[in-house]
Amino acid sequence: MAESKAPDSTRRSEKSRRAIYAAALSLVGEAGYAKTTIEGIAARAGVGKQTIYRWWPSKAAVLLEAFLDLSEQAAEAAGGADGAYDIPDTGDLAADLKLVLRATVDELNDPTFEAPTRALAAEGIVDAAIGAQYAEKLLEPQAALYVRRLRAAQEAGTVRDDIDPRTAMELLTGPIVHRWLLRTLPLTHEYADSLVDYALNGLAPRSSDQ
Amino acid sequence: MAESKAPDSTRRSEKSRRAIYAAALSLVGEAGYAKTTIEGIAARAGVGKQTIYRWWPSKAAVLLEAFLDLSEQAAEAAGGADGAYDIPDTGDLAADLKLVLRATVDELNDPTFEAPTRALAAEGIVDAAIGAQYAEKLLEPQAALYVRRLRAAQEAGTVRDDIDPRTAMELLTGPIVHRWLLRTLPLTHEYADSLVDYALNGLAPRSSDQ
DNA sequence: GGACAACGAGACGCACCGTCTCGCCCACTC
DNA sequence: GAGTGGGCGAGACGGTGCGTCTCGTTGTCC
Repeated sequence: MAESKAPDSTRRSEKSRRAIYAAALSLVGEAGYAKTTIEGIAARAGVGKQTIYRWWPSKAAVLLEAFLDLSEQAAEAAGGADGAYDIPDTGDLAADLKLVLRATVDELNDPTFEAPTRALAAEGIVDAAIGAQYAEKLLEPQAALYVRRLRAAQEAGTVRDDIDPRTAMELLTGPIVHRWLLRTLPLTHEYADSLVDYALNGLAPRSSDQ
Repeated sequence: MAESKAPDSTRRSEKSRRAIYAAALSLVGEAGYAKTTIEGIAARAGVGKQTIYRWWPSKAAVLLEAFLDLSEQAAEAAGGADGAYDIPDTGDLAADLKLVLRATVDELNDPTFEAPTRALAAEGIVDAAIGAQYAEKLLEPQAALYVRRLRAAQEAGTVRDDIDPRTAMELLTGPIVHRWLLRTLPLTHEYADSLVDYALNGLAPRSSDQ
């Protein structure tokens, strides 16, 4: 019962890998995910189909890696060595959150990222394996930043101690993702600002208001 | 330039339509959306392929209609004549919202609905036409119920007047949909309850707390 | 300089696509 | 109650991409 698998990754061609990433991203951008085929990626990359099938289990996996690679490069270019940004802490929690949520809105509205992000989200919804990787590699790092900033706010007394930071984060980002995915209403900076205000102050009237 | 289209809908076979709905739903449930083919649906429904292509533009459109039909039947069975439920108004907004959010959580966790709902959500993310119909036919009616209940709360003084009910609704449902789609953490009644508490009272401390 | 595994290229059988052509059947017309 | 027309079930058809499989070729390590 010998496994016929296990290609030797030390012999892997870096050049082909990069060509496949570039071909996958450009094809998805031009023709859409559904019309992008593995044959097409191989042809544009100047690569044999087997080279793709040897290293990736599915079209979605190729695009996921290509997109992760793109994100890394973008983060490095914009944010320094390893792209490990951080949510600023100016002491004004509302302002800090609005800043980062506005940036998220801008990113979701950026046409360069739109096609592959939508395709990956859709694939992740149906295919749990892809979804888990997507969440772990892309979402989790960002979530950690929110949790860190919210913990600091708790220590500073601007957020109640009995709040779970993880749930609080989802209160802020959930509605944005929701609106983006379902395209119900436009995704604007004003919307992001409202969410921060609503989440921090609550929907119910404050005694100090009256 | 005569259109070759426009089949006569008065001659349409009701029996075939219902058989196609049933076949589509059962196949998606058994084999998953990706492995479900139009050929397969036609075969199981005992129907010619052309009958499907005559009335629907895509596999997703078939499933969407089949699912809408299923939802209508379920709503009629459970909720009386036309399924036009309403969010209760006991005067206790938090309790009312928790009730309906818990029901939403249960529905999302129901395996019968899971496969087709995920498939349609995924298709809607990529295909704007499907997404728009999905939002209009399934999401919008539910959203209207929230908006109504929140307006009543504003008149009763339990929600601030300057709150946009639509955004407030998304503050509650967005995180739930987000967690369900991305499978990051389990979707429980406790989570739903927390969301209501966080959203109503806000993350920031209330002066009455100290 | 020989061995070996990944490589580019593409042939292969298969499944499904979307279109088409058949009779068959049933409702409507005269 | 015969004739007509359009939807119907069935399935043939060419096209396309799938995933697997050989081919030589290339480049690296011993």
